Parts: sequence; C-alpha cells; structure tokens
Amino acid sequence: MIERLPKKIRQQQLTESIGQNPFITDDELMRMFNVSIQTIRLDRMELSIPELRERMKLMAEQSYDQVRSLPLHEVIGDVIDLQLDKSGISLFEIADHHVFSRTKIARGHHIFAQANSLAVAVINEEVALTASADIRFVRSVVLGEKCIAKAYVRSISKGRTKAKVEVLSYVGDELVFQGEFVIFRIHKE
Amino acid sequence: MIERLPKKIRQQQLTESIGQNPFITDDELMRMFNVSIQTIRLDRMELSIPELRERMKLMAEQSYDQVRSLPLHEVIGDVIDLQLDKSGISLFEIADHHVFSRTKIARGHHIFAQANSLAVAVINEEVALTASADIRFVRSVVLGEKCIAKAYVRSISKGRTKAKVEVLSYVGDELVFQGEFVIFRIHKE
DNA sequence: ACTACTACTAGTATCAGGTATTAAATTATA
DNA sequence: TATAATTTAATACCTGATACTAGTAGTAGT
Repeated sequence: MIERLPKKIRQQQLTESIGQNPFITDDELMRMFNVSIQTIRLDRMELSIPELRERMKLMAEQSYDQVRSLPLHEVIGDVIDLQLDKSGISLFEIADHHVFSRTKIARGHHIFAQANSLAVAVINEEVALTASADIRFVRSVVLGEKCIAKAYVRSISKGRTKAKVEVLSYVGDELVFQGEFVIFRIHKE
Repeated sequence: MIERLPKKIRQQQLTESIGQNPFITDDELMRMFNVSIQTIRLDRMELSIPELRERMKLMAEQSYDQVRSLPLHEVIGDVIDLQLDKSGISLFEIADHHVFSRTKIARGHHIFAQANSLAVAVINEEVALTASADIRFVRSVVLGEKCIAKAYVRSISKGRTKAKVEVLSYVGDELVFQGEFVIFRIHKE
C-alpha cells in the first residue's frame, strides 16, 4: 500500500506547494502526492487553482503591468521637482513591502534609497556615483506615510568631479531623515 | 489582391508588434499582416522570437525571480554566517536590476541595503532600527560581481539601547564599501 | 524557354498540458 | 449492509504551438 494523506491535508499541502513553486505541473504533483492525476485536477478545481498555463499567464500579465507602470529602480520615489545641480524633491509612499512585518516601521535602506537616488539624480552629469554619505535616521517612518525628500546641492568641487548634496526627508513637516552625500561626477565623451 | 508588405518590413513590424503586445497569438498576427500562419511562424523562426507560451513563461519567471529576490527578503543578500551581537556575513550578487543600465555599475543604495540589513540582522533584539550611519563607497561594484559584507558589532551601550556595527563589503579581497552604523535596540515585552 | 531561387502557402502528424464528461472502482461511514 | 464520499479510469476535445513535406507563384539569370 502506498502512503497517502487524507484529502483535507493533501489539499492544504497542494495549495502550499503551488504557492511555493507555481511552475509545477499536475504530473509532478501527482507523483508528489501518490495519487492519480484526476485527483490532482479535482483538488485544483475545488480549491479553484488555475492550471499551470493560466498561472504563468497571470504572472506574466502582472509583471507586464508593473513594467509599464514603474520605471522601477531608476529613482526610488516620484520626482516632483528637479533643478539640475541645484535641488530636487521626491515623494515616496511607504508600502507593505518596505516595512518590518512586526512593527510596520520602514526599513532604513528604503529611506536611504530615496535620498540616495535623488542625490544622484540631481547631479547634472551622465554618470554620477555616491562616494560617501553621512546619514541620520531622525525618527522612524511607518507604513502608509508619505516621505518627502528634498535634496540641495551644497557645493561642487573645483574640478567638477565631486559634489556635496544634502538631503532632508520629511513626513508632513517632521524631519525623519538627514543625510550628506558626496557624489562623484564622472565626465564621459 | 490583398495588400501585402515586403518581407523585411513585415518582419520589422512583427518584431515591434510582439514587443508592444507579447500576448498576441500567431493567429492574430496572421490576420494582422494578411499572410498565412506559416509565414508568421517562419518569420518568428528567422527572428528567433519564441512562441506565445514561451514568452509568457519567460515573463512569469522573471517576475517570480524579482519577487523572490527583492521585497520579500528580510535581509538583502544571503546570510552565510551570523553570530548575534558579534558578527555576520552575507553574500549578494549584483544582478541586472541593481545596476545603472549605461554603466553597469551597481546603484549605491543596493550596496548600502546589503550592509544595513546585515547590521540590523546581527543585533540580537526583537526590534532593531538604524539610527545613523557613516558610509563610504570605496570602489564601484559592477554587474555580476559577488559582494561579501562582513559586519562586526564594535560596541554596545550601557543601557543596551544602542550598538555600533561596522560593515565592510568586499568583492574578492578588494574593499568596496565601508560603513559604521549606529543601531537602536528596542526592547519589547 | 528553361532553370534556379525566393517567398509564400497548404496539409499532416505530433506535442504539452490541460478541460470536460461519464463511468466505474474503492473506501469510509452511518 | 447500504450509501455516500473519494478516487481512478477512459475518452474526446482544446489551444497554440513545432516539425516536416510538398506544392505554387513570381522573378531573375542564362
């Protein structure tokens, strides 16, 4: 006799398996649970889990929509104002995936990322890289809050190879983050 | 006679059409260009454009990998070693979506994120938040490089409310990033 | 005019990964 | 033991293709 699980538990594990690896076929699942392929299909029906191709299609559509809507990773947050070599403002709303699940407090590096990418964007040069930074997280930012970062170019070195940019981030009128960035400006022909 | 385009132009437009809407079937394309379905398939072959299902699969995989690697991870990078309140090591491979598209140089905030999240993870407390940091990007990291961050807890304040963590990130044996983090430890019951 | 070549079309067999349906066998439970 | 729940089997069919063979139309070279 082949070892088998009761229906309820099998269906639970099936849901989990597909959740963990959405690219699994019914055939693989059948072998996984030592049942016939029809049972797997009945299970999927009852749990209303779509077939592999449908799952892939949904994921593809999702990512396609994302690609359309977000020029992801270019600048973290939406740039509202930008005066090259002078100043810039960006807005960043703290979403679910930016926070610690327990405390709902935003992870520091997201706040940093907003400030850093704005500091880089404000520099009027093809290639600009962060050289160093001195930062302070003044108060924690929580889920749902809108973080407004304001960047000011404080100085540009004589050879125009370095710039100092100060970034102040606020929620409402409360300062939450403060940073001083040194940005390398790399001139390329 | 039905209006038809020369092969070259048709293939150009075909590439564009699929680029704009990857969810289009050969059948729809056939009607679009007033040619037989075989012609469409020959065109796809010549242009090495995969079939609809393959395209969807690729997109699905892409989005799945992104979801896995980006927001869901508690720590950016893979933790290889962790001795609470002492030290930790994490490894982070620079992928396509971490770099500036032109230069293939990693955006600073990803390098920072690895270091910051490791600095937080190494602290033996339920809730730990970055208070401030002093960082330096020693040399730029490029696409494909594996960044190894090493975190060392340098001191813990008397009330155990603050810790100083130094993080050094290397590619091979070259130092690429250096940071000193002050982490708040928040004790909760 | 004959040949060679390109571009296109047609048709068939086959595939993966399913759906949909009907029916039978097995197992559990009242 | 009767009956209900569960599982399996079998078959027809679907989509969106691949792989392969074969044929046609038009055009250029000789």
